[in-house]
Order: sequence, then C-alpha cells, then structure tokens
Amino acid sequence: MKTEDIEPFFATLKAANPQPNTELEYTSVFELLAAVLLSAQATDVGVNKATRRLFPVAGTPQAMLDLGLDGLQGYIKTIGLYPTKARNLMQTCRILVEQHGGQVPRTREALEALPGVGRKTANVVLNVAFGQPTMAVDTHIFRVSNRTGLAPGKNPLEVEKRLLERVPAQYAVDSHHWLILLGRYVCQARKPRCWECAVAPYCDYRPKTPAS
DNA sequence: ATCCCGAGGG
DNA sequence: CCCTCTGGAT
Repeated sequence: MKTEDIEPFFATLKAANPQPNTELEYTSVFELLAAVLLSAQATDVGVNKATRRLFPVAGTPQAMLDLGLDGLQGYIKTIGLYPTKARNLMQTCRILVEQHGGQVPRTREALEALPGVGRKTANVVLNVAFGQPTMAVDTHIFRVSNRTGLAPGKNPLEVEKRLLERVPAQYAVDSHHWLILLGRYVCQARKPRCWECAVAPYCDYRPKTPAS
C-alpha cells in the first residue's frame, strides 16, 4: 500500500463505522479482561454465549474465585482450550485480589505478568479499557495488514511495530477495531469479499479467482 | 515448533 | 472432512 493511500484507507473505514468498539460483551474492566482472555482462538460470538451466563455470577475476581475451578469450567466448556483458560483465569483472579486490590492493573508489565495474558491481550485491555493507542495484532489484523500491504511483517510483533509507525495519529486508537471488523466480515481468511470491500482501491491484494 | 481444544462454516 | 476463530506458554 502506498503511503498516500493510508489516510484515505482509514477515512473510508471511519466513514462506514464512526465509533467502532469490541464485539465482546462486558460491563467492567475485569469482565473485559476475562472476556479477552477467553477469546484466544475462539470467536467472540462463542465467548459472549458463555460469559452471558458466567458474568452475572462471577463479575468480580473474588466472585470468580468463589465459583471455584470446576464451577468456572462448567460455564466455559463450550469454548476451545477451556481447561487451560479456566486455570489461567483462576490464577489471574488470585493475583488481582492479592496484589492489585481486586482491580485490573493499567501497565503492560503488570498485565503481561498475569497467567494467560500475553502481549495481544494486554494491548486490547490497554486500548479498549484505558484508551491507549496500542495495536493488538490478532489473526485478523495480521492477515489484513499483510494482504493490504498496510503493515507487512513475518510475525505479529513486526506487524505491530509497522502499524505504530504507519497509522496516522488521529486513527491510532480506533484503527484497531476497524482492522478487526474488516478482517472478520470482509477480508476473511478463506474467501475475502473483495468485490464488496470499501477499501479495495487502496489494497495490494488481488484475488486469484475473481469471485462472482 | 508444538500443544492446548469446542463450535461453526464450507 | 478441513479450516478458522481478537493466543499463550513451553
């Protein structure tokens, strides 16, 4: 993607969705952290389905601890990787209670010290909960950034650095959501819907089979 | 590089 | 059947 195309690329995405947000459902920063932790290699639809039952009975770290490991597993068994996620989430709750007064920490270091929280999850919390201009490079953003030529890279960290360099400051916070939504609904992994993509004029990718 | 793993779609 | 989904830890 040419540098001069980057501004219109994001302006176009903004025009279609002026105030983007995550599609994960939550009513507190703790619920956001828990939802993002559970969303690894899972769809947000599937996560919401589970958390709509879980959060009313475990909306705080202490309530989650009171629920117990087996109790928590019962709520999230429909989500992939659930044994690992249940264990990590319980340990994370224990750390929140014992070391952070039951609150979600606001620094990258403290967030990444939580079990099950890596760079991507920390970036989502810093962006969505605390308004910081981070780039959480997930499967969608990695694919979209490479396909379009916006910020190509061999691994997520490389893509993240290029995004931070290339995305105009005015779009720094919201661009995260636009790229996710673009990847989820248009620039899909298997069959990208280029024929109905609003930013196709700025994109490097050309489909081999000009779908329909 | 490999393992963790359920649901939905093609 | 196979692939994908807002990854993280080893």
